[in-house]
Amino acid sequence: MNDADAWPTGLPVRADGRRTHEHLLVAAQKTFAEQGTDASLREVARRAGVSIATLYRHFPTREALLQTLLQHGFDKLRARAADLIASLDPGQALVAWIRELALVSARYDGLPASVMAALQDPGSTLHSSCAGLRAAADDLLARAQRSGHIRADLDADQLLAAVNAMAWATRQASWTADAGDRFLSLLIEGLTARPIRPT
Amino acid sequence: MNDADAWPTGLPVRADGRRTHEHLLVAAQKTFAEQGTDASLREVARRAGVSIATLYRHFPTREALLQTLLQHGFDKLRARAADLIASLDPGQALVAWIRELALVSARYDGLPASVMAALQDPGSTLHSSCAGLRAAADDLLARAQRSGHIRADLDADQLLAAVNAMAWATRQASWTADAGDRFLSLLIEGLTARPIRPT
DNA sequence: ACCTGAACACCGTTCAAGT
DNA sequence: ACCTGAACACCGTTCAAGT
Repeated sequence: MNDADAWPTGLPVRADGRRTHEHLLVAAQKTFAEQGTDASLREVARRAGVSIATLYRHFPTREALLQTLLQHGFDKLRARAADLIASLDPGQALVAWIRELALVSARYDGLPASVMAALQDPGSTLHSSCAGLRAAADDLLARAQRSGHIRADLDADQLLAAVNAMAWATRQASWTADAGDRFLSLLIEGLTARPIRPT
Repeated sequence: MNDADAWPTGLPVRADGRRTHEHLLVAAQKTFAEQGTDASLREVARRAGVSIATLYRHFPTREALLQTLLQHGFDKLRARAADLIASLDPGQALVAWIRELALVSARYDGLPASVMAALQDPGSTLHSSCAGLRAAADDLLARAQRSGHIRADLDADQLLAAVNAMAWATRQASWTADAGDRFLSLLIEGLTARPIRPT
C-alpha cells in the first residue's frame, strides 16, 4: 500500500514479477495496435493472464503503460534531431524529422490525441517524453525559421499539433501507405516559406 | 416495439413527445459542447429530465442525435458550395468553403472523428449528410484542380480528411482563435499548386 | 403514443486479504 | 514482494410493463 511497496528501480525485483511485467507489455502492445490507445485495460490484463488489479500495480495509469511502450521511440526521435541538425541544412532537417515523428505518432489509433494531452498535462506519465519532443521540435524549427525556409508565424506546439493532426488523418480511413505521405506533404508544403502572393 | 411504433414523420405526434424531443436536443447540445461527442448519453437524458430508455426511443443511436444537431449546418454548407462556385473563381471558392467546413467540424470535440467515421459507414445516420459534404467537396475540388490552382494528386476524401484534421488540431489545445486560422492556412498553402522546386 | 424501472454485460479504479 | 477476488460507481443497450 505504501510507497515502499512500489517498484524500487522501475522494474519488479522478483522473477515472477518481471515475467508479469513483460506479459503485460506484450498484451498492451497487441491490444493497442488492434483497438487503439483507449482499448479496455481489463482486456489487456485478460490477455496477459493476470488480474486487473495486477495491471494497476505494475502500471498505475494508462499513460504509464503507453510511456513504457513508447519511450524507446521517443528517445530515438530526440537523438535523431541532433543528428539531422548536424548533417542536413535547416529546412531539410526539419522536414526529415517531421516525417519520422509522424510515423511514431501514427503507430496506434488514438496516439496523436494522447501525445497532445501529455504535452499539456504535467501530471501525465508521458509528459516528460513529450516535452522532450517539444524541445527537439523547438530547436529544429528555430533554425529552419532563421534560415528563412520555413514560415515564421508558428511555434513548436503548433508544429507538433499539425504533425499529429496528419498522423490522425492517416488513421481515420483505411488508406494506402502513400496517402499518409500525401497528408504529410500537404503540411510540409504549407510550412515552406515562399514569396508573398496576392490574397 | 414494432416499426409502426417509431416516429411516423421523423417527429413525435403528441405534444408531450415533441417537448421531450426538444428537451433532449437542448441537453445533447450542451453536453456535447462541454464534453465532446462521446459524452455519456445517460448524462444527456438526466439533463433532459427523462429516462435513458426515452432517449433511446427518440434517438436510437448517438449518430441520430448528432445528425439532428448538425443537419442544418451540413445542409447550409452544401448550398454554400453552389453559391461560392457561382460567385468566386475556382481556387477562391474552394478555399472559402474549406474555412466554413472547418468551423462546423470544430463545433464539438470529437466531431471530426465522427464525420470521418460517417463517411465510411453507410449504416451511420450521419452518412447521407457527410456524403453530401463529399459531393460538394468533389465539385469544388475538381474545378479548382482543372483551373490549375490546386494540386492534382488529391481526391475529395483526402481533402475532407485534411480539413477535419485541422479542426481536430484546433480542438486539441486551448489555443487562441487565430491559431485555428493558422492551422487552416497551413493546409491551404499546402493545397496551392506552385512551380516545382528542387527536392 | 409515449414513458419508465430494471436488467444485462461491460468498464475504470481501489482495497483488503492471501502467499 | 507480489497477486487476487470482490466491491463500487459508472456506462451502453434492451425490454417488459405501465398510462
